[in-house]
Amino acid sequence: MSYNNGSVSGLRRADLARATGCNLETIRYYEKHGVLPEPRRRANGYRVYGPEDVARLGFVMRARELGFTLEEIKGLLGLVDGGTLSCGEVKSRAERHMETIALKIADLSRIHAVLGETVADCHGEDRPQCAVIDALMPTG
Amino acid sequence: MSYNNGSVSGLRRADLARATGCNLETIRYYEKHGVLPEPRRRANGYRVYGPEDVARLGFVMRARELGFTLEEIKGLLGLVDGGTLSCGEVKSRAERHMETIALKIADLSRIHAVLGETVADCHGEDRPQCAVIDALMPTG
DNA sequence: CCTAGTCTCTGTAGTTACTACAGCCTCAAG
DNA sequence: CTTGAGGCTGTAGTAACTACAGAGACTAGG
Repeated sequence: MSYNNGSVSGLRRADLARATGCNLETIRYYEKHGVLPEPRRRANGYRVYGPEDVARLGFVMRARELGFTLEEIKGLLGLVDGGTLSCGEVKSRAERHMETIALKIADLSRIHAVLGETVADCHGEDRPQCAVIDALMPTG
Repeated sequence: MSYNNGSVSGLRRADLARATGCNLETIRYYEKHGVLPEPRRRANGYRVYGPEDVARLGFVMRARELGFTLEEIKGLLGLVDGGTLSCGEVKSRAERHMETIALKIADLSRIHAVLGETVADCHGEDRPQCAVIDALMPTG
């Protein structure tokens, strides 16, 4: 069926898409917006990817699912990308990200707990009104 | 300065925005797209909100920050909104949401741990290449 | 009472992050 | 050497906001 799965000379765009579950066009979008580096090209102009691109794109997709913006993700990737950042900058950025991540974890844990209660309470007809919402109250 | 902070007859749109930190226009957007219910209106057409709207909008905003789509959020809100869902539906929906939330928590915990290591390692010039990315590897 | 300033309303247009499509090129198999 | 899957580009459409324009409502100050 397929005339080349890329195993010899690297992955093509569709291979990268399949390997990560990413949409084909999104790869091009990420390249254009500096999230993925511009890949090598074959003589015919086809993009060539390697396993490091699979890892990087997988990271980007998960981070997006976790609510990070592309700019935030570029910041995170900047921690590993070039040697352009000083050690102190890396440290302070990492610490800032750790704070926001800890908050996200706390919020998710609250929703998880309340949903657990909802499930547990769900043998009768009544269910706790607004408990899910209360889980994420600003003062909660 | 302000001619009415809404304390007597309920909150106006700007009050709700201030109370939640939400953008003024986003409130109208959520109303239009069924995330917030259509509010009561005063004789002059002004929208009137109550504390339950503050709670609901706060929930929506946090859930958005956590990477839930508006459709997913509407699903979560459906667990508390009407009596249109059967107990079994509420239970299975809640369980499905719990799974995705547990995955999000696991991912965030991995990033958090790796950033912690990055900070700890950050007294020298070297730093672990790609450790942040590896934290969210599909097989990680 | 009039005006200035602030708030509200509506609809529409712009932004971010995709996602899909159109039109053309490349390649391997039959 | 045609056919069909896959690649390339640019452009257009969608989701979730965000901002703006134009008009009306209201309150305080003169």
